[in-house]
Parts: sequence; structure tokens; C-alpha cells
Amino acid sequence: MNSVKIKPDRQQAAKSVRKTYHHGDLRRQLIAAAEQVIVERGVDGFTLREAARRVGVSPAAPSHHFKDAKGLLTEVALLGFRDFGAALAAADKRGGQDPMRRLYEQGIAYVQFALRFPARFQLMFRVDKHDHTNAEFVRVSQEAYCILENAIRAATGTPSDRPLGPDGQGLLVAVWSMVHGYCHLAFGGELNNPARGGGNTDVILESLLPLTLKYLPLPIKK
Amino acid sequence: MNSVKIKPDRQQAAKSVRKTYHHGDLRRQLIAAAEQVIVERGVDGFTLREAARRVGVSPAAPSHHFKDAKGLLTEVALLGFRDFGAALAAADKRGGQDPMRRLYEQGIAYVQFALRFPARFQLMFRVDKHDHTNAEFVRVSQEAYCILENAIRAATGTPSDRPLGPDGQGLLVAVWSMVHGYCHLAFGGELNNPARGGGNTDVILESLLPLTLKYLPLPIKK
DNA sequence: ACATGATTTGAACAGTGTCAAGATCAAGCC
DNA sequence: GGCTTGATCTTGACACTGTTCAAATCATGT
Repeated sequence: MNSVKIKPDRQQAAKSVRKTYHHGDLRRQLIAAAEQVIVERGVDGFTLREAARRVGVSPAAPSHHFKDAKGLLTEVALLGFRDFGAALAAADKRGGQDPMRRLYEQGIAYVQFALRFPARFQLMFRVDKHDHTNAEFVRVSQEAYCILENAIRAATGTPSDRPLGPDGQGLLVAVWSMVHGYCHLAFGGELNNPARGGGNTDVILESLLPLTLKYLPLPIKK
Repeated sequence: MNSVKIKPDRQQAAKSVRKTYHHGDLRRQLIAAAEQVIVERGVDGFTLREAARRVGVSPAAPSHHFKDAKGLLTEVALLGFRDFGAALAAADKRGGQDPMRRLYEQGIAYVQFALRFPARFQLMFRVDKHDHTNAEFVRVSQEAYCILENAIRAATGTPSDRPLGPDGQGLLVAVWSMVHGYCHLAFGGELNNPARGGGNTDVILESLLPLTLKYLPLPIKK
């Protein structure tokens, strides 16, 4: 887990009153506080001042470590994407050799991550809330994408030196859309109705998700 | 189209200076202005004061017609959902008797609406930005849902007096997830890469969408 | 003609992000 | 060692935001 840990070195506990004028570990703790805020209040409930308040620092202090609020959230999204990619990679490995099993495992992992860390996940895909042109962000998200693409390559028999054909592209987007949409429907409360096979997060993950992923697209056989 | 029209009766053009103390058509024009704002600035760029400004009224005026900002946006979302339901119904009809064709046409219409009116669509599904417990809203969104459900019933041979079985529930959520996710991927710019078969909105709608919906789930045959 | 109630305004309050100046300090250089 | 430089943080300010309250205005029914 890439949650930000404080090293018991020189910094203060968030609440404890700081003796020194300089904070010493502000950048790191701001990221941790920001994540905490979006977990509690949602991505839109985030406030730069609140994050500053939690680490006991003035509202203007963050500006020396991040360009602006978006800059801070970009770092949070970055950490999220690292974990996300790791979760997908682990799932892919669990899938073994069978391409369809790899895709299925990735799908499960995708949704599990999103529903276990909804704040992170929603931030990661909220283009307006972070700088999606950030070089490192592009790299990490690209990396996660490749995990999916590679499974699609295996499923369609496309070697890595050839571009994906139209069928492969369609399959990739279809699979991605399905799991991604499932997450958003869950966030919107659209899967909470027991009469529709839904319920709380447990039901959505344990019962409805397998029911849904039975319909995960298969590659078109030639 | 349920866009709000001004009746050339007693109200003012948004910009023109109003002579009378009372506005006369404030509620309607506020809704229209609000929609305009989210079209230009996105859902998160919406501001109650800006909407009031555009119809030439004080920041406190809207409170007499809507409980708060959320209340105004609820009305906008409501109009959106009416059009959305109408678009889905029309598509369903276009599908004729074949259940799979009905689902496919609905899918196309779903995504087309979302990408043609992204502001509306995103607002409609942003639970935090409007009052999703509003009775009329529940009614209208339920109505749209039923259009999908009925096609699923036809596809699975489930009469309307019986609840959908697990397979039907899974199929419904799978189809919904795929089209819904496709829209969100598009919003996030994930489908803009030509190397991945994407591009601008035209490409996404005309080229990539059919490629993707070729993988729209089929009902499981017993 | 008048009173009642619905609209609208103006001013205020508590929040927000961000900027410019100044205060404080760590660390390198003489 | 002492000094300077640059990084870090605070203070105070500005322009915004949503919402509330009392007062102003007016349409309408009596």
C-alpha cells in the first residue's frame, strides 16, 4: 500500500503543536492529510485550507511545495495509480496462462480497488481535479493500461510488435468500459437496490459482480 | 428537446436591463442559465451567483424559487433525464422486435446522448450535485431504467410479472455498465488516443463505438 | 383603495484559493 | 567561528463563493 507513512524522525504528529518554525516534513504530511480529507469528504469536499489545518500549518504554506490545490491532488492521484497498477498486475498474474482468466481477474481487481478506495479511484479519473499532463502521472497510468492491453494481446493473439487490430481495440474498450462503468454505477448508488440484485458494498462485490462479469466480452473467433 | 425556452411574454432577455422590480420569469430563466453555465464551465464550474448574474438578478433571488444551489441543479437534471428517457425510448422503438437490436440501439443512443450533452449527462449521474431523492427525479429516472429492463426481459424471456432472474440481472448490469463506462472513459479523455482506435468525439461515436458494441453481452442460452 | 403575500434587493457572515511581504531558520561559504 | 543566501512558513489581503436576514417593491384579491 502506498499510503503515506510518517517517518518518526523530525516531523510532528498532525495535531500536536509544532515547536519549530519550520515543519520539516510538510510535503509528505500534506499528501497524507489530503488523502484523508477526500476519504472523509469526497473528492469535491476537499479543501486546501483543511489539509493545511490538519497538519497545523498556515493556508499559504502548501504553496511552497505544490503549485496549487491541483498540484497536491496530483500527488495523491499518483500514489493511487501506483497501487492500482500493482493490484492489476497481481491479478493478471493470478490469471495464469489463460487470457480470459487474466481478463476476469483484472476485472475483479479493478472493481475491488475502486470500491475499497473510492476516494482515490474517483480522484484518479477526475481529470479536472489533478494535472493529468504530469509526466510521472502519464507514465504510471500508461503502465496500468499496458497490463490490460497485454491481456488483450494474449486473448487476440496479437504480438507485442504489432498494433492491436480493430477487433482487439473494440474488445479492450468493451472490457474496460464494463468494469469502469460498473464502478461508476456503484458510486452513483445505482447498484444498491436489492430488487435489482444489488445491495451494500459487500453484495455489489461478492454477489452482483460475478453475476455481471459472466458477461465479460469474449474475443471474436475468426 | 427539453431545453428551456423563454416565452416572449413578460420576461427580459438575460442581458437586457430589467425595468420592473419583479422579474416575472425568474424560475424558468434560472434553470436555463444554470444549464448554460454547466455547458460552458462543467458541472463543477457551476456557480449560483453566476446563474443569477446572467439573468440580471441579485445573488439572493434564486433562494425564493429553489431551496439552494442543489435545488436548482435538480431541476436541470430533471429536464435532462426526461430527454434522456425519450432518446432511449425512441432507440428502443427503432430496434423493432429483436431484443438484441433493441439493446444495441439503446446503447448507441445512451452514448450519443451522453457525448452530445456531456454537461447534462454528468450532472444527471452526479448524486452529490442534485437531490436524487426528489420524487419527480426518482420517477423519471426509474422510467428510463424500465426501458432498459424491458429489453432485458425480452432478451431473457422474462414476463413482466416475474422478477428478473440472476442471469437477467447480470446481463442488465453488464450492458448498462458497458455503455455507462464508455461514456465516462470518453469524458476522462481515455478514448482520445488515435493509436488506441480513438480520437475526437466524432471518431468515438462513429468508429470506436460500433467496434466496442460488437461486444455487447448476449443473453446466456440455456 | 387597501392589505396581504410573493419577489427581489442589499448587506452581512463564514468560508474558499491564491498572492505578496515579511519573519524565521538551515546550511553552505568565507 | 560568523555571515549570507535561499528555502520555508506566517500574516494579511483580495476576490470569490453560498446562504441568511431585514427591508424594499410590487401584483393581486378583497
